Amino acid sequence: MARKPPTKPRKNALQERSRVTVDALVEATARILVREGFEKTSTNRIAEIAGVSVGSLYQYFPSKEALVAAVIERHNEEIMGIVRTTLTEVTDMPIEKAVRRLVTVAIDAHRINPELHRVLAEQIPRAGKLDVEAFNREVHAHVRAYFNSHRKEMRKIDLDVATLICVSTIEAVAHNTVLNQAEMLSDKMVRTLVDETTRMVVGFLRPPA
Amino acid sequence: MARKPPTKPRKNALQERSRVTVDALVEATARILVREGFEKTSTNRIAEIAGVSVGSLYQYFPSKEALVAAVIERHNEEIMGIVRTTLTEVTDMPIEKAVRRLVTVAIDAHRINPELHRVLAEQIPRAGKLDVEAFNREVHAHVRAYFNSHRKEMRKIDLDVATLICVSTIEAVAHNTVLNQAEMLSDKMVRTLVDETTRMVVGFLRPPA
DNA sequence: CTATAATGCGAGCATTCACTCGCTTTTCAT
DNA sequence: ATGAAAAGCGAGTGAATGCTCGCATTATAG
Repeated sequence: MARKPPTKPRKNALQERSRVTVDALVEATARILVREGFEKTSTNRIAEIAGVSVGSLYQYFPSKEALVAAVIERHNEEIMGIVRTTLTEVTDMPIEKAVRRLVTVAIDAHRINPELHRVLAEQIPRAGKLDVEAFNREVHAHVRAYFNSHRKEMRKIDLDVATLICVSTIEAVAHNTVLNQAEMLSDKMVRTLVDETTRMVVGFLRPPA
Repeated sequence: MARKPPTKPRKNALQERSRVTVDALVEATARILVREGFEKTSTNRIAEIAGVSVGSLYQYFPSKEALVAAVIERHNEEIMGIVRTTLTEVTDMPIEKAVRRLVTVAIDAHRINPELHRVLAEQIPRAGKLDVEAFNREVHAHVRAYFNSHRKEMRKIDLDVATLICVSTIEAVAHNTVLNQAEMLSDKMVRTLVDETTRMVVGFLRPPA
């Protein structure tokens, strides 16, 4: 049953209860990151909260960073799932509807777990940099493709510049709305923000009247 | 000569060479943050690079955070200086010119010390949070005031929403341009970005043609 | 039932790091 | 010149933390 030397199972080998252990560890890491901050997130504490020993932790994760990376990946997948779905739904919609939908989704995505998102946003530059860059590239590629296939509705403009500006804008508005304005977010306020952001982006892309 | 009990001079008392020491410490902190990252920034290392002993460090800075905060403050002051000046210059300009100027300045400000800016952007949420919030509030207040006094050039729109969206947008474009697109920044590219961003923001604020 | 592998354990090691304390050197008013 | 205060020094301390290693427990196969 062992196709490898007995020592060094380290990190793979998920058959049954180990799955549970791994999940508990990732979940515990996320919880501690949110509730106690990055500084307090020690491997011993993670193991404690996960109800697992440090030794077991190190059987599946070669380092503390690996754990944080796993949390990042999980969170990113969650968001990317939504974004991907939306971008597909939107393919055949006219610009106005598509942009409105994307702005809404961006805000929703940021609202999934704002605290975790904030902590990760702080820590990502250190760990998981690659994941996030891949994430960004995927979003840019999708949006660029959408713009390309809807060129006729748009004025003449460099697609890369348009993509950079639009993605930056939507991301920033969502980010600032959810993270800075805390919960001063009445539904009405959110609707206004969506309306206005959509108006700005669409007005930017459309040919001048 | 001592207006305080002999012990606990800690942090004030700058008469002559101590100024040099303090400056050297702040400068060293900034350099290490940029060149070796936050993790490697230990008080011992800071003292070493500053050419000063750890003991002296703790005479002027009660903690490591105090040093990082000093760096943040210095950097923020540098940027706020530029932004404040620009916002005054711009007071009587029409929207189009004012926005173009602000976009340009935002990018310039991000280019002052991009590496330091990046590291601080990562670490700021932990330390110096207050400084940065004050910074943001000041910018928002200035922009809002400008919008208010130029209402006639604008369509009817909630000033707070307009301010949030515009500031977020300009900041994000500047940030992504300088930090993500690295030095793929030809002057021409920058000019295009400034043009297009200006166009978007102005189109957003102006009454529909 | 027994042997073997997979999983789990947690005390402890090694290291790093913020910070202290007792002392020396420099400055300067008198 | 002198003495006291200001400035500077840096080995040392104590706590935190990432990670290892030898052993214990559980699951599975024959």
